[in-house]
Amino acid sequence: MSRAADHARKKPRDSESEGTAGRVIEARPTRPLRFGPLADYVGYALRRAQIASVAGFLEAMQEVDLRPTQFAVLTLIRENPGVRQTEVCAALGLQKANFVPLLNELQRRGLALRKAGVPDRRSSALHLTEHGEAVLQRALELHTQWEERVAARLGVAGRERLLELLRKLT
Amino acid sequence: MSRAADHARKKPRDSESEGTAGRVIEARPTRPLRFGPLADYVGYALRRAQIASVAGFLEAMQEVDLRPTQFAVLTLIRENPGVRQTEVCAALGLQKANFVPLLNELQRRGLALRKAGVPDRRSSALHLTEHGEAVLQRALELHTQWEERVAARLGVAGRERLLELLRKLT
DNA sequence: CTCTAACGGTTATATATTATAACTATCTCG
DNA sequence: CGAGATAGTTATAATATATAACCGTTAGAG
Repeated sequence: MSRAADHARKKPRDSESEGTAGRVIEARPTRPLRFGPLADYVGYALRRAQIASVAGFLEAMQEVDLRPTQFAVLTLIRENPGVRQTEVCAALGLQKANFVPLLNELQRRGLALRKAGVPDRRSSALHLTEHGEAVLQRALELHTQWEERVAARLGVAGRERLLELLRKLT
Repeated sequence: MSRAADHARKKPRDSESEGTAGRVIEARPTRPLRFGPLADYVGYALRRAQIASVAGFLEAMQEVDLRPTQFAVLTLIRENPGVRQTEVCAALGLQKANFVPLLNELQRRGLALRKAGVPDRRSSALHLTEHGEAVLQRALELHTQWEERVAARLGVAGRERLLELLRKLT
């Protein structure tokens, strides 16, 4: 779907994607900038931490190729076999409309499936396939390893405290 | 631009946007679901906290109508008058291409402006307008009030500890 | 028992955010 | 001077999130 390749009008002269300014996730100013009060704002710190966290997650999960939301959905289905889509959406704060393509993808990959709702034929009961169970099992292992690296940085107590504080914000 | 109104084929029979499933930001399951290991994952807790944080930010900042990134950019410009766009981008982890419309908007609203770069005429030196200074001043007050509410929830020490832990993740 | 309102899931679409490539004008340095 | 790098811009893609309306089904009031 890469239309970018279509209009390659001249030669690739711009190698910035690897340069100083491109691909920057964490702050990497060319000269140190003053952050002023921003440096002490919880919201800002949260944002940066979350970006770093997602990046770490994706790296850790490369092998199983799961995005955070997919991972959460699979986990929730495993923990609650037969759940309805609406329930998963409500639990994770997803829009039911957006959940459809997400679940389609999981189904296409043979990880989860919709079973006919009984007795309510409107609803579908969600289950993991055997393959889904296996992949999620591996994903959980990888994720645990990652959490351990986090704990190594924060200390086990620090990690617990962080969880506690974050939950208070929600 | 609301094309949705164009294809109003029948009558609005669906009032779900206000119902149980719609507009859900935080988890609100119809029946309690088991979250399994998800409940103890830093990444997941971060995600939820960040969503709540942005929501709180937007609410607190209604009066000045600033999004988190706009607020950060204005703050950074105030603290470093004359900075170049690239520097702000690097500091905040923004893409220079995405920064253009963002800054255009701030300029359109008369909050910030690009001055000719001296001596490098490629670059633009960013400054706040007087109006920008005033608006940011008010924004900082509102933001401080919000941080105080956060501190009330977490305790002052808790808030400090949270900041410290979050920075370790970045 | 029937009719109506609500629900579960789907589709289509809108909007916001972030990412990538390539372009112009300008600057730097051998 | 000329080649390559840089600052900013444009155009576009990919992703994430939000809203409205639809269908088939269900439940509950009367």
